[in-house]
Amino acid sequence: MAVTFASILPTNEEEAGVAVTIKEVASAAGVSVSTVSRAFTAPDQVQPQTLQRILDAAAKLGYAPNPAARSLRGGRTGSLGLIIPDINNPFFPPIFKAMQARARRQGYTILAADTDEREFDELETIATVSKRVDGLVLWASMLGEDRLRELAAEIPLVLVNRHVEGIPELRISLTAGISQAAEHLKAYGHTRCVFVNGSRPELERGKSIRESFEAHELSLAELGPYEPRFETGVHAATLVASGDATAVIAHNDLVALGVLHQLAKLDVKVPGAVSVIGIDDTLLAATSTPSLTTIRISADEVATQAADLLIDTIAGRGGGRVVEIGSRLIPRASTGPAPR
Amino acid sequence: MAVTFASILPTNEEEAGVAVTIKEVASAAGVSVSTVSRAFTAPDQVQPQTLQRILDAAAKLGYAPNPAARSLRGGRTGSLGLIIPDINNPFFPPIFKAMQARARRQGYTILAADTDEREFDELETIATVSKRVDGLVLWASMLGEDRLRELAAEIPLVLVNRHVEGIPELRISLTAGISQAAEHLKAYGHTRCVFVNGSRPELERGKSIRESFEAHELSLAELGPYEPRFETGVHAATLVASGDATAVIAHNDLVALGVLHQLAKLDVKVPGAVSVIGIDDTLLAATSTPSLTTIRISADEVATQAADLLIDTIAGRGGGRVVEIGSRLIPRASTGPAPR
DNA sequence: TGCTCCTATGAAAACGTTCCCGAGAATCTC
DNA sequence: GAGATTCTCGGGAACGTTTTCATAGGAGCA
Repeated sequence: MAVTFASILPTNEEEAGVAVTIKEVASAAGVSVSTVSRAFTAPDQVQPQTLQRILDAAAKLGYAPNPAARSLRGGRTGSLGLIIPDINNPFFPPIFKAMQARARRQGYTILAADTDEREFDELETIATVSKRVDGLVLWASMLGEDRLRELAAEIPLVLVNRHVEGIPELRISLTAGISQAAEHLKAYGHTRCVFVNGSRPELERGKSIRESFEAHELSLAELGPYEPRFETGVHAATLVASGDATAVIAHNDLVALGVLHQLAKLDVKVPGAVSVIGIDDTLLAATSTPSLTTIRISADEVATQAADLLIDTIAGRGGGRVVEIGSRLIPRASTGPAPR
Repeated sequence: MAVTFASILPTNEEEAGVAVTIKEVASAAGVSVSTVSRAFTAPDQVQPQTLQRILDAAAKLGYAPNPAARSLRGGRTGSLGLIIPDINNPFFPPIFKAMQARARRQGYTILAADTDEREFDELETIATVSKRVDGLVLWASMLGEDRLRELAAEIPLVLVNRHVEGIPELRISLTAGISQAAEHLKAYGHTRCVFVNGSRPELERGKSIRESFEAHELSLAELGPYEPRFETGVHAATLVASGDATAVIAHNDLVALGVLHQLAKLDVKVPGAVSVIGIDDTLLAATSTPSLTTIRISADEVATQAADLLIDTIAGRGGGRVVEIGSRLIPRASTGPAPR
């Protein structure tokens, strides 16, 4: 894992641009190519002093294994695929980043692509990416169960927010966070709430909210389903302002931000007149005015678990495992006491 | 480019998971492997009817070339590397996305990674990525000139916001946008402005602003340099509120958002008492309250040019070319008439 | 008609690894 | 101390392509 400068900047190379191969290292160290190969893939199978000689020679020449040759012969690419709906959704960059960090520690590179939530693009992307990686994390896939099952037979797969029997799965549970949100609103004396539904495959979000608010004896009107966009929030806010609800919970932070924006424009005080809650705890939530109370899903945890689950699956461990990730409320300035 | 379902879901394959090779296609079509290879890489060199037979056979078997073998033999990987400072900066996701779209049309995949603006991480990342791609886009690289030059000798390189003689470069020019911003403020009657400097390698941003504001006879106080973060804006806003400036231009949208946030908290009206301008036109700018006047750099244009320039460089065209990208002001609700 | 020159195809080498197999040396076992 | 086992290493096949080279026809030209 140690990366020397030499690996990108050969020192003793007469001509730059000419990659140094295992063969040259072998002759420099006075051993066979097999032994050099072993020195990198199974160092404990080669005698310490031989190993050292090889490593020295490799460092001196600036040798780094050719990934193409390695994966051609070994079948392993050293990459993990991450297929997400939309990298522009601020929820995903931290996940990409955290997964990249996690994967790197295990010697993997991340190959990311997004699908714009179009099934055809997802198929095309999977076709391209799956040839170049050892396994795939599919986020909120649009594909049918059968297709996912067939894909899982071809390549190690981890599904996020999607359930198919027998395929390893990462489930993001909002129940804890939503329950805390309901308690939070209840404690502030709210009774009439609105849910701005963002649709998407993940209907679960809505279901969870309905159940939890009912359990806390909060009345819940529902708007939508709409696209989960800023403009959706703008539109919904207008409706909210003309109604009698005192609290809004939105499908995600972006929608909540639209609500905030429009309420400000309509001169409806937040949280004086209406309290607003988002979901995801993206950058947007912390930086809005007022800052947004939201439900946090830990990107680090999600990404780490997804990476680990996939790596386990690749290694043949953890077949069909389901890992659940929790959530919690992050109270900020967009929620407060209900007006009397 | 056409992607059949078969390419990810073999129809006639007796056992899933077993990749179909060129050899099987060859025998199915009754030709040699050479001809099959040609059918995919140089279709015009094979007789139409033979071509059709091969394509049919390939489609039927669900054949797709093995990228590892292809790049081992041919030296081409079919991937482009994109190395950026921080994917969490909302400026970058649209660029990643647009570049991905552009690259895909030319048969390339994007391999992205970020460096957290640490030179060591950048080196490590480059070492890993450069072996897997045909060329590299380096965004605001931290590396020294010599190192970049040596790297450019090894692999096709495109630099963004960084100049090294002889290396193809994409230069994002803010002069147009900044000049428009100065005009805009001038027209609103502002005279005393503050620049919140975000430092970074890109000192040019500050220089450009100083020159332009001076040319428009706007006095410009400078705060910082700080880290380009939300909290920086918060801090700066406090200073601004206690001074006599009526307009703020921030290093980027995130910093501007911090300014907006803190001014609201201090009950300083925006744009009533102070006008605020950001840079980058990220998602943040359009969705803030009030929406943020900012300087737009077209992600589409940047990404497209970067991809094209790199692809040209890989093909041996366009050595040392410098492409310049413009910018322009997007007036929104955070700027208005100066208070009297 | 005989020659040259394309055009379409096949055979085979090469790309840089990994990994199986076997050989020899060293260590162990009784 | 002899056979068995382990350890260390080298030889060479294999991974799936691309690409060079050779070859056989067929077209073009005189």
